[in-house]
Amino acid sequence: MKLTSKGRYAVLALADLARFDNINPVSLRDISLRQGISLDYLEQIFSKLRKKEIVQSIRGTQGGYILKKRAKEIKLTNIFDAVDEKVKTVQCKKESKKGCNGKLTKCLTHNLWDELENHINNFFEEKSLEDLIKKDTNERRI
Amino acid sequence: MKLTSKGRYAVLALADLARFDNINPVSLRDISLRQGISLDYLEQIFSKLRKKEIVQSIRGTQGGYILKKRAKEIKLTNIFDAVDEKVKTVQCKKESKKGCNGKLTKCLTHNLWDELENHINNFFEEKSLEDLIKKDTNERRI
DNA sequence: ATATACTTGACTATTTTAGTCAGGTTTATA
DNA sequence: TATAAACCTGACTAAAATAGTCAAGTATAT
Repeated sequence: MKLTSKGRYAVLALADLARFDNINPVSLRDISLRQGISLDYLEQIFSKLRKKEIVQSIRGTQGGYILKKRAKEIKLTNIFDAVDEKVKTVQCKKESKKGCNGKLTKCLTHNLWDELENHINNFFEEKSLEDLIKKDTNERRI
Repeated sequence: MKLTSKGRYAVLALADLARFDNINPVSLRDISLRQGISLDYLEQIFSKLRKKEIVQSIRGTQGGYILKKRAKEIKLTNIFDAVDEKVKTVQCKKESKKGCNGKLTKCLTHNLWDELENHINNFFEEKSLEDLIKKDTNERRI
């Protein structure tokens, strides 16, 4: 069970973006340099974030990206959703025949996976981008 | 972010095992048939479970497996640990150079992933095999 | 004009997953 | 003691997912 780096990068890049957001648009080039993420990969990720209206692009020289909503309103769940990072524990939903239909034991673990999925999703729904930045500020080193 | 089927199968198979455990050893063949998991794959999984002393094998005709501890004492975390299903969110721990060392923004998400990891692990540490079976009994259909 | 920066889609090497396969060993029971 | 049921182990592999790269643009501030 692991997070893919696409999801991790998305959160990381947005956190970076959120810190500079008030001043100017942030270029992907800068994020790429600061966070060590390939520019091409960032473009893929931001394309998705833009489609889901999490960020807004500003073209041309001195262009870049800004947040489209306030950091407080961007939950981690929105970010993961945008880049197709899904929390997926059960498989039996799609396979209708081999699934847990009628089988007691399978249904029993099915409940467990659902519960786990909710548990994780709750975590993501509670946390906003702002929470991340706040936390960081508290811990900032000089 | 997803669970691998090795982890899912391990839990499923143990739940199956736990229900028949009091009477006789349960053969992998039976579990394989009941749960639709390949026998060869089950053997791989049970080999690991045995090494971690979660189950005990009984050889020979009419042999099979029994739980080595009480269902109450087997937590999901033990099971996942046995089959190498790890909850892994952060990557920066092993890469010492590209990691979050000195970088504020990385450290900030690092905290997040740690928090998430704990959140999930807590869930696994709370649930025991017994919880699963109990739940099932409550929902048993006639 | 032109450099900077976004935009898109196709492509690919690597890794992980989810098993299979082959060839054992052990032991209850007839 | 023969034998079949059941465990045991390690090597192998096809398929899928991941983590990007590459190429060829378009838009716009200066």
